[in-house]
Amino acid sequence: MVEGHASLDRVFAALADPTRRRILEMVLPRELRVTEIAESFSMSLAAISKHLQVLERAGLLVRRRAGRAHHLRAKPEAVGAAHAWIAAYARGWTDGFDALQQYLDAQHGDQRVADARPSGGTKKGRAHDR
Amino acid sequence: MVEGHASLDRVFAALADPTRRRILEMVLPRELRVTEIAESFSMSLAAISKHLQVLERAGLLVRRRAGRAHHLRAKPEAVGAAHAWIAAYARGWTDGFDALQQYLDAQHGDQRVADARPSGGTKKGRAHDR
DNA sequence: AAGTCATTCAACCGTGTGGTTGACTGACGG
DNA sequence: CCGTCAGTCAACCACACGGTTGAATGACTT
Repeated sequence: MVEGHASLDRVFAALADPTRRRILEMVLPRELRVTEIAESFSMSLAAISKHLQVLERAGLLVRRRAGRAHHLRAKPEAVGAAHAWIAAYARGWTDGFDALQQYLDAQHGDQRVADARPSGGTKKGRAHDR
Repeated sequence: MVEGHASLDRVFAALADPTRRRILEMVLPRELRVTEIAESFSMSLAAISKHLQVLERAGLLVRRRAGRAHHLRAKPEAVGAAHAWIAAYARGWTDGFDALQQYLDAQHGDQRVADARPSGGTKKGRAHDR
């Protein structure tokens, strides 16, 4: 564990695509299969499949294979770190940027995100570079 | 006006790079010049310049030209939309995903993002796809 | 066993990204 | 004016991304 900000990178990158955000929104309330998801978009199944892989690698989705069907479920706790970063950053502006500093210090020393990510999940730590 | 979630795309994409996040963190407390920023990194000035452009296009930074020096200032309000999206998403999970739906409805009908971008710039609204 | 449904894989294409170097522009300092 | 300092621009490179199509895999149906 303590995986570094690579996870943060992957989550933000995953979130940077509107198709993927829509997928997440769809999948949040209830598990869906790949084709069910794909029906809402005007692109090939393969393209959706790739998006799902990106989301999965970012930890935002989990896949449950049931026979030939793949059921995708959101793992919203995975946004924890990203949410924490943004919150700390925004707070840094509201509160006079001490909050950010604290967040960063916490990140640096060991990890103790000032946010919520109840059910286990991606923690942080310190690696370097990309 | 009413430009769509492209801004959200750009903010998330900008945030997906550790170098850029570090730049934001540096620039939040106080205005810095390009070379001052670049000193903290082991890459060329030109590379930093590009990162700054990305951040600027995302609305996360503003540039104040003072003679030959460019002073960069953070515009943390620009994370508003991104923060709102994540918060709504996370709440959708905590609260039973009604919050997300409401957020999405609000976005859809017209726009009333809990964002702020006073000094004219990238607006929002509705376009489609990427 | 044959067929078909669900999904991924592989190859390919065009475009964007993150980085480099070297040339350019513009403002200061003599 | 001349040099130099601050920063961008342009060309280039390698690689990742978002999409396509067509073939491959695997699990149900008959």
